[in-house]
Amino acid sequence: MEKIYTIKDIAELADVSKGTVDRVLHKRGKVSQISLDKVNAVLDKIDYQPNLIARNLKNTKIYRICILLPDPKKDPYWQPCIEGINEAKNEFKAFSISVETYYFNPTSTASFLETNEILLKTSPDAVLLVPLFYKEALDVIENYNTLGITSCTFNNHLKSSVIKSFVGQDLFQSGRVAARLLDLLLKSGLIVIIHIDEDFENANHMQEKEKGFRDYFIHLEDNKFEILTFTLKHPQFKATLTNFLNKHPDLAGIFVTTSKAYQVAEITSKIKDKKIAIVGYDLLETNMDYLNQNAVDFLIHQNPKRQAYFGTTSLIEYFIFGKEIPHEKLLPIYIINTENAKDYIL
Amino acid sequence: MEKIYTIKDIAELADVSKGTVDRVLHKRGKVSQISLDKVNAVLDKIDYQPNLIARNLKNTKIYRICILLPDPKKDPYWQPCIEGINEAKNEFKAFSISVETYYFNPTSTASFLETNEILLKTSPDAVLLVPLFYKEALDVIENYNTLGITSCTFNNHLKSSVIKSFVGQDLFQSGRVAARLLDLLLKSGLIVIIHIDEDFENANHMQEKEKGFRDYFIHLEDNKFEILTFTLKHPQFKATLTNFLNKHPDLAGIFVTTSKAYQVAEITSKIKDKKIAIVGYDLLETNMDYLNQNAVDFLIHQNPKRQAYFGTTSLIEYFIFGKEIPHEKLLPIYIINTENAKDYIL
DNA sequence: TGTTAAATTGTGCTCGAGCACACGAAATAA
DNA sequence: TTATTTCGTGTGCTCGAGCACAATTTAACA
Repeated sequence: MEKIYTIKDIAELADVSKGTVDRVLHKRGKVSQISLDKVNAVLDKIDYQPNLIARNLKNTKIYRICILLPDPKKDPYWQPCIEGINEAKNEFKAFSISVETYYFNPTSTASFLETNEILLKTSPDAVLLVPLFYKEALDVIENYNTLGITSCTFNNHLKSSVIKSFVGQDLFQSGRVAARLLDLLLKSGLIVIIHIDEDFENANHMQEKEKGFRDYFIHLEDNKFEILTFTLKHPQFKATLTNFLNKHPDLAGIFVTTSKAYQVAEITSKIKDKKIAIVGYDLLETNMDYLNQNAVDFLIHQNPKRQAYFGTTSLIEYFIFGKEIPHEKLLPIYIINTENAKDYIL
Repeated sequence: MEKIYTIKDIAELADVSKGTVDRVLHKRGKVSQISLDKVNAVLDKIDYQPNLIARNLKNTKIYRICILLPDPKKDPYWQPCIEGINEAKNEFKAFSISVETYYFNPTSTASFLETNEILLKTSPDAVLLVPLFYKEALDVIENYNTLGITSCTFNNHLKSSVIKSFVGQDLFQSGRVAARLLDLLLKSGLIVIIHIDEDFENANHMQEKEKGFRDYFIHLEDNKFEILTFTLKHPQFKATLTNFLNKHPDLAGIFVTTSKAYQVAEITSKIKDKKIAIVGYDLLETNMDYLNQNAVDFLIHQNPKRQAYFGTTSLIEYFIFGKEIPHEKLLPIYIINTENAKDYIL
C-alpha cells in the first residue's frame, strides 16, 4: 500500500498552508490562481483519501434514524426485520447514532399515518420505511423531502425521485424462479397461481410475481402446462379452493404469491391419494411446518431480516462515514427447502 | 438515545483526572482504592462506550493483511474470491489497511509452501488463507502463531486452536440439501454419488457431502432409492461413466460432490431418450451452460465471493475498530436454478 | 524533622480534518 | 497620504482516547 497522505503532507508539498489545501479541496472561500495550481499539481500526482476517522471525530451530532414498518405482532413476516435492525444497531453501537422503530397496523392506512405523525415529532434525520400503502406513502415521503429528511424504502418498491434508496427483491424474477421450480418438479398438468388474502393497495407485488411466473412458461416451447389464476380472500377461500380441487383432479401444482402458502397446504395436505406441488413465499413458522411435512415443496425467501439490516447499515454508514447509499439494492432470490431453511431463521 | 459519555465526563463525575479514569478502564498502572471506587461508581451508573473513531485516530500503523488462495487461473472457482476481496478493499480504502493477495497452484503443495515463504517476507499482521493441503496448512499456521501473525481460514475447515476464524459452509448439511432436491425431483430409482477429479489431500469435503447426502435418505422411511458411490478421475472417468450408464438404464439421478458437474452433464446430456437429474456444486461458467440447457437441474452455491469478502472485512474491522472476529461463520447453502443464478454472478 | 523513595494523580501533547479567526497585503476610497 | 475595504493566506483550536511525563501526595527511614 502506498503512503497515506494527509492534508498537512499536501500543504508541505505544495508549499502552502493546510488552510489553503482545505479551501481547494472543498471549494470553500477564495484561493489565488497560483495557490490553486500548486495544490492541484500535488493532488494530480498523489491519491489523496481523506481520513474518515479524523473527519468524523469532530462530528458530535447524534444522527436520528427512524424506521417505520408494519407491526410484527399483526403479521409475523416482519419479525425478522427487528432482528436485522438490532444487528445493525449492535454493530454500530459505539457510534453516535440513534435508531428507533415505529410499528403501524399493516391493515390500516390510518395507523400508518398516525404512527408517522408520532415519528415526525422526534425530528429524525432519516426515515427507513416500508411503503405498504402506495398513495399514503407517496405523500408521506414528499413531506419528508420538504422537511429535509432523507427517506429510504425496503420490501416494497415505490417510484419516487426523492427516495434515496430501495432494498428488496426483483419480484418478476422471483415469479420466474417459482415457475422453474414447478417445471422441474412436474412433468405436465394444471398449475394454479393463487393470490390470497391481501388488499388491493399492496397488490402490485402479487401481479409482478404472476407476470414473471407466466413469462417463464410462455417461453417454453412445449405447452406441457395449463396455468390458471385465482384471487381469493377469507372467508370464502376455503370453500372455493376445495371446490376447485374436486373439479380438477389433474391439478399438479400451486404457486402461492403471498406468505399464506400454509393456508393452501392445510387443505391440499388432506388429500390422500395424490400430492400437489406447492411453491410459496416466506419462512413463517406455519409455512415451515408444512414444508417439513412435505406439503409445501419450496419456499422463496425474501430475507426481510437482511433487507432491514442492509437498509439500516446503509443509512448509518452514510451518516458516520459519508458513504454513498446505493440507489437500489436487489437481494438474491433465496430458494429454500427443508434442509437449508435453518440457515436463514435464527 | 442516551447521552454519550466521554472519558472527560467520567473524570468530572468521579472528581478525578481523565488519566485516572484511563487507568481504571485499562487496568493500567496503580490506582488508589478510593479513586477506583469513585470511578467504578460512575461506571456502574452510566453505560460508557469508548468512541472507536477517536481511539483509532492515533493509530497510524498500516495493518498488513495477506490473503493466500489458489490461483483462479488454475481453477476458475476462485475467481469470485478476488471480487469479494476487492469489494472489501474498496469499502475500507479510506482506512490504513493493506490487503495483498498471493496465489498458489492448487495442485501443488510445493507451490503452496513457496508462495507462503514469499508472503512471509512482507511480515503481515494477519493471513487469511484457504488451507487446501491439510498437513502443510497446519505447519504454516503453527508457524504464523509463533511469529505472532493472526491466521484466519475460509472455504476449507481445518481444526486448529490457533486459527482465529473460519468462514465457509456446513458441508454435511449441503449434502442433505442436495439429497432433498433429488428426492423431490425423482420419485424413485438409482442415484449415484460421483466424486470426481480431486486429490486425496482435500478429499475431506467430498466425504462430508456424501455423509450428509446419505444421512438424508437413511432417515426416510421408504426405501425408494438405491444409492451408489463412484470415485472417478481423469482420464478413465469418461469411459467408466459411459460404461456405467449403459449397464444401468434405471439411473435416475446423480449428485456430483465437486464443481465438475459439467463433465458429467457433458456425457448424460447426450442420452436421447431419458433425462437424468443432476445436482452439483458451484457456478462455473461451464456448469451454468449445462444448467441453462436443462442438463443440470440445480447447483449448490458455496458463495466463494462472500466467503472471501466476509473473511477480509472481519479482519479489517478487527484491526481498525477492534471488533471481535466470529470464530466460525457458516454461510447459508444457496440453491441455484436457471432463474436466480444471475443474482450471484457478477 | 528532614530527606529520599515510592505511590498515585494530573497535565498536556498526539493523531487528521475542519473551520473560525486573525493577520497581512493589495486595492480602493476619502 | 491615510483610512477602510477586500482578498488571500496562515494559525490555532476542536473533537476523544491514549499515553508519556510531570507533579503531587504519601510512605519509609535516618
